[in-house]
Amino acid sequence: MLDDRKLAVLRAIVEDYVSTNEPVGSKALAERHNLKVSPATVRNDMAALEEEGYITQPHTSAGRVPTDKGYRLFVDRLSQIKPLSAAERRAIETFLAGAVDLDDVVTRTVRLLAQLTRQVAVVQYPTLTRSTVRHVELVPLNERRVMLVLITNTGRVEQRVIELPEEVEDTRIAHLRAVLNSCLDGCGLSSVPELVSDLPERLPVEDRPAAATILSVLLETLVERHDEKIVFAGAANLAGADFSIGLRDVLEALEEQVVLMRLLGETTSDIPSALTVRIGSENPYLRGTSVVATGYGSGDNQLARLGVLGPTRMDYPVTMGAVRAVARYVSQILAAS
Amino acid sequence: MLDDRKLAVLRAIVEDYVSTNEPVGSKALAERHNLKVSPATVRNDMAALEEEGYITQPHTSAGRVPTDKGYRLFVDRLSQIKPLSAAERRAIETFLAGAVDLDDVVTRTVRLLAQLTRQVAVVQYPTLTRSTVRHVELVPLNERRVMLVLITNTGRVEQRVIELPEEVEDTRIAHLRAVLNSCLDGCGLSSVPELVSDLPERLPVEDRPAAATILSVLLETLVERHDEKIVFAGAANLAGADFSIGLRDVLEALEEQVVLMRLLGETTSDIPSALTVRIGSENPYLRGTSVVATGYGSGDNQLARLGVLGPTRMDYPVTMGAVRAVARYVSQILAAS
DNA sequence: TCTAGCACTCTGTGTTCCCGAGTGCCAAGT
DNA sequence: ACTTGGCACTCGGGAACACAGAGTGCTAGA
Repeated sequence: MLDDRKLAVLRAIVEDYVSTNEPVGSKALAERHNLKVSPATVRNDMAALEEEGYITQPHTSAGRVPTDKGYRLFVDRLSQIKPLSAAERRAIETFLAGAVDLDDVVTRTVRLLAQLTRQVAVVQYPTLTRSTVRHVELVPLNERRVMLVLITNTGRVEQRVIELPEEVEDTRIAHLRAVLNSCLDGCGLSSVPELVSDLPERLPVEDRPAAATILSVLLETLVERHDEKIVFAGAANLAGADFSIGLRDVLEALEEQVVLMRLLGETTSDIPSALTVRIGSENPYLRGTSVVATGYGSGDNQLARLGVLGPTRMDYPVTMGAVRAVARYVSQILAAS
Repeated sequence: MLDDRKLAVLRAIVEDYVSTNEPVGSKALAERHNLKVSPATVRNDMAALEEEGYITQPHTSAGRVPTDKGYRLFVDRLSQIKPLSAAERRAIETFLAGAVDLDDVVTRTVRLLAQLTRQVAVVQYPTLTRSTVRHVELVPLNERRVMLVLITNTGRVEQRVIELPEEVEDTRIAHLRAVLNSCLDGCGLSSVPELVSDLPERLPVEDRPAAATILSVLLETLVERHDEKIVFAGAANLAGADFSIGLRDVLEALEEQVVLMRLLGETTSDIPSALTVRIGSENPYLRGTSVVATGYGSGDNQLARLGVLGPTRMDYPVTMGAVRAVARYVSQILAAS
């Protein structure tokens, strides 16, 4: 049904439409891409493509515009991910290398991605679950309060002020800290609940109430922050773009952690580092936009996801190239630190 | 030159224009506000106001619109800050009280303010300079690396991974930590450089290289992060509003920490908790927008600034009320924790 | 199966026209 | 001296209209 030439026509339509933002007609198409056939032939192919739902015309006697289905076919079969230039790679490398801590890595990453793609970039903070405990610190603030600080191997630091049920001497706190560290050091966060479950029993009975309080906060910290924090950058890039839905809706979605989370979504492939592309209506939470996302993290240790959000009419090959490259570099940086 | 009635006319123009977003004419004015005079009289007053530069007309034979100068007079002399309703106050209180740590306080504050004012809210993280040291922690990661964690009384936590010039035993690190804490605990951050200046001399000579490295990072942390971090929320509220400048410019400015910082600006008054209002062209960095800002923090301990940014045509009394109220509540919360 | 030609259908643009809101000014009234 | 009603004037914005241009679908011929 769709022979090679028809596919070539579809590809040409997508490319032209993306670059010009105007419905593309048969004549211009036959000229710009050297298809070796006449506009009339192209028209016939277009009619077939429209019949199949890959393209549509805004009104009778305007050019054709790709549908979501058309973009989908383009992404899946008609395009190749476009690698970044050497200059861009160098720029990424030096920019990310300058980061001083995890916050800084994430901030730089999201800005970089926004600038590179000229879209809105979205980065999820590395998930705690897959990280390991590097250190647990208990800092006595006064007789009844301690601050719990949890440091992970990704450089992430979580802190909570804990109100104790009774006064506890500093030396006992120190002891508890030592126990906690010997118990948890280097362990995956997901195994923490299990590891601490019988811990109170191994302590002197008088320490147990305080220990229980501290442990409950520790566990709470793990689940609460799990997957939660997401940042974005490049909202200014939305100013020019036109969405089928309102700009307001997009901006609102960006400020809703939950929606943002859903947009980045789960891996659709078995390979977590594969690129996920959701186009227009395929996207359940914000129709009219496209999302290109991927997991990042080194090898089997996938930490979180990042990606970009833009209008359906985006340059998919370039965007996919940028997302993939940034994910790789940030994975490297995190693995090294 | 400007008698009471002319001022009343100006006030009426501002109020009407803010609520309708349409140039206001003499007839509508005389009707809606019971000025007890005829449209013709109002017209005369308007001519005078225009002469003085308080209002202007977009084109001949359209209504009048306030100029920046007109808004300025309105804010300074013709309006009163509008307090929040009891329900709003309760909502603020419960919403802010739920915060678990400093990050959370700031995030909640900025969202709250955005929602309350239906503008873009901007909050600067509490400045380190005025805070005091609650605890310094040194966590050995391996023989050559330690993590420095600095905890302040505002609940802020700064961490850095430090590469040591030579291997240092854990016990020596522990000793250094003890020294640091006894030296710095409870001291203002601004006095830290002074306090640690002679510290290496009081250590065994073999510890000095490591100590010097650690101290230099500590000092760097203090200056680098000083005043730097600013967050915003409510960008979606920009979607409807029309600025004299491009929406894109505004969004870009919001993502530039430096510009944002300048926008929040310094206190213009001797009283740091006073409200600062910058209207349109008064605003050096982003003309066409207005900023309502104030310092927050308890009493003499001003920590940072917060405020909102919106179009020149905003409801100043309501906005000012919301900014002031939120600043007070967040100050309370921070003082309590 | 492709191509050329042709009639047809739209959109977008430019033009004209007109209505109405609003003004400025003047002369009369208080 | 200020206020008011009246009046002519200006200008923006919307409706009606025509028109050019781009693009299409269809049909007949290579």
